[in-house]
Amino acid sequence: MEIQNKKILLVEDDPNFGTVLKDYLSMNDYDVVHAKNGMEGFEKFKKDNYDLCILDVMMPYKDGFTLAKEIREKNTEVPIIFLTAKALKEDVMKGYKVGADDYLNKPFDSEVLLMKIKAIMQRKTSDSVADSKQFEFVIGRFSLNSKLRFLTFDQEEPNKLSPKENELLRLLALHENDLMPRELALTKIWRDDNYFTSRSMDVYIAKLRKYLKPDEDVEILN
Amino acid sequence: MEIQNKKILLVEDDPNFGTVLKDYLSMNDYDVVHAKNGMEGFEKFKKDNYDLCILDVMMPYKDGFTLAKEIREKNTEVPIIFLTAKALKEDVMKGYKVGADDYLNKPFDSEVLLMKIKAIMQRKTSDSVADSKQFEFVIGRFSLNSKLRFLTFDQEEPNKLSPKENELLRLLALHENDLMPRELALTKIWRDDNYFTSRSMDVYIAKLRKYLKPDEDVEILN
DNA sequence: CATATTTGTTAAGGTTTGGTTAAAAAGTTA
DNA sequence: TAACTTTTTAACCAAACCTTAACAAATATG
Repeated sequence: MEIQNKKILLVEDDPNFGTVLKDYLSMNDYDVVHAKNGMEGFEKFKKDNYDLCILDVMMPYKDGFTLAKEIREKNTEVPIIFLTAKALKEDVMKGYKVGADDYLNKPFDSEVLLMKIKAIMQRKTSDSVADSKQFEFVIGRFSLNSKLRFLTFDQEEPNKLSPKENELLRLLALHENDLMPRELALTKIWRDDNYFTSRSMDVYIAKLRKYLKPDEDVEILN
Repeated sequence: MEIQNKKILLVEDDPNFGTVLKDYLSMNDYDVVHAKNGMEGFEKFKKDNYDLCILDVMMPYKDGFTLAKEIREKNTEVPIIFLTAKALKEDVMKGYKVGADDYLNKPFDSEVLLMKIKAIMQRKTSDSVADSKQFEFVIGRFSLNSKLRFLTFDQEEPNKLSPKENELLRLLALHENDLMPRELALTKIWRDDNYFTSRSMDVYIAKLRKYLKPDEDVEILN
């Protein structure tokens, strides 16, 4: 069973450190968006819904506190973690006043950060009713709810898809009227690309075609 | 309007430090109960409801982590802050695994502690305000009072649920007509996701289904 | 055109997962 | 401590799922 990855907004002006941190978090199954400064950070924040913000405090133009304040005006719920080199008491206080959830001094241990993130995420039920946009698709006269794994034709009884069927159809729907390279689909869903997984995918394509047969305007082409 | 002071359980074996800290917190309008060791701490915890626990890590007989684990078994919600002289990475990790909300190294600034407490309390109250409305559920012809752990069918005698049964049914009711991913339920209620907790949950699902059988319009689907 | 390669389809396994029941273990209460 | 409740562990079974194999059809290649 698959769960949507948590989205993290990382705002860090140091390109090296930022990239490394982003990669590290990505490796641990978070979707990370990296902004290089406060302005960019706020723009990105407005454009999407995040489960967590990690903000560097000392940045040019717009520091982390100011950014946090702006974020809080938009959203009083999203957890915020500050990163900072200086450990001045006033700063820590300022951070908590702005509504920080945690405060880390650089250099810090990456595993510790990971634990903190986990702790915070768990706290927040974070069932922020993630955008149904990501889960609902319309495919011709069908509609797919890839969360419930329901495929509905017109107003009929929904078909319950198996996890693999669902994932594959979702991936295809995401690229509707577009080409989805075989290898890409394989590595995305099967996490491997060899003769057998490839055949297995063909089997699923066949299954999906069977499901979709009622509407002859919908086709999965090679 | 009168507001009840927040109750803090402070477990600290150093009598001097403990007393000073207790007085400081009391001065700031918290009701503080001071336990001198882990055993006493757990006894006091069971006898009352606290809004926050502050635990020293290094204590004779029973250290802060062990105590935290026991507390978590009783109560998965109450925030925990660890105090410790050593800042070993493994310890910090251990703390967060047990479900810590924060971690402070001695010596620390008392104002900073105060800010952290405020931040944590704020988080919790905003969460639990939403929660408090959600003790009563209607599930088909049943009604669940998850505070009293009563499950009532029509006007019959209520069934008293066990704590786990109650938590699980409440979580499911909260997501009525929606999907509750297995892993999420497990980490929420069992705080762990492995083979055995998973099987244990299945057992509870079975129990709940048995309770809910009288109304055939109510179902727990996989 | 003949043959190799890829793709489509179906059915037969083997594995994994989930439902259920019962018993053991742990925790509670009197 | 004994009686009782709650939770975990174990075992068994059934259903769902995924892979594999086998063969047919289509497409590519020499």
